[in-house]
Amino acid sequence: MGRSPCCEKAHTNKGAWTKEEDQRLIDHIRIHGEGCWRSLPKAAGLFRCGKSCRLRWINYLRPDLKRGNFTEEEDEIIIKLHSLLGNKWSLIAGRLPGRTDNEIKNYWNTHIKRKLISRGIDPQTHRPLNEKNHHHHHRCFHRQNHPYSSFRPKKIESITLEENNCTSSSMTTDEEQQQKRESNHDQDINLDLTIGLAPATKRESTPTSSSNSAESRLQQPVSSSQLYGGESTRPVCLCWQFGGERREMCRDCQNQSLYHRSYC
DNA sequence: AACTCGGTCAACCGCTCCCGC
DNA sequence: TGCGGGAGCGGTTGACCGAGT
Repeated sequence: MGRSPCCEKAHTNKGAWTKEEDQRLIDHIRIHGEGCWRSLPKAAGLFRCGKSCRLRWINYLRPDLKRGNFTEEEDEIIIKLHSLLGNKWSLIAGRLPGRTDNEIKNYWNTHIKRKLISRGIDPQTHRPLNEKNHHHHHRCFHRQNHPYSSFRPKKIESITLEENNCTSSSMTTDEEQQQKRESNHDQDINLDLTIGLAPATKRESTPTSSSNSAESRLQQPVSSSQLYGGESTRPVCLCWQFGGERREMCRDCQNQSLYHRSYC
């Protein structure tokens, strides 16, 4: 048994892309749009795996990509979001228009980790490095217990995460709150992360270049299955509000009265 | 000039999720 | 309801490059 391979490995190129391959891919997507990655290589005359084409397009060729160094503000946003979401690079990327998950992941591993360590903060837990008494419950969305990774409830209804006022049942003491404030020190970004109910929508059923833009991804409802591993029963929308730029709910959530149940 | 080493980042791999049949 | 295939995601790899010796 076993899965069929995603492509005919014997006849596919690997490694760095050539300019000609890039151009073929760009031309093809310009005409036909994104999607059908499996069949795209053949249609575009590329000897590449579909996955490779997709990655090349998303991480390098997409016209809406922002190249260049990360700003200080972007750094802080990434740190904040990572403290909430853990290594959910695609979700973090969704909050940074023009940046890709791969780019952010690399940037995290090469720059931000060191930056946090130099601040005396553990990049995984976002707690002070010298802290001896490690609780298994720390930040609301620390990797070990945030709902996007190992903690996968069968079903969620509606979630509100307010970083500045975390209502974690395990984050109860003044001491812990104080530690949390210290670990945030100069980060005064207002980061309210809200997960609410949204009407069921098909996940990127008709992918287009616009539907994959970072901004549209933010507006796009994220199903709970995407977040929790496929066992939940209702789609969930992520409304992210922070930095004073996006205080409004998305259209889907505005249509829902079910909202704001404290979580974490 | 040659070599080593560490940092960076594009690309690959393997797994999971979701949808359609 | 179960299965297979397509797509997406996160972790890892390895080529490349510049700084240091």
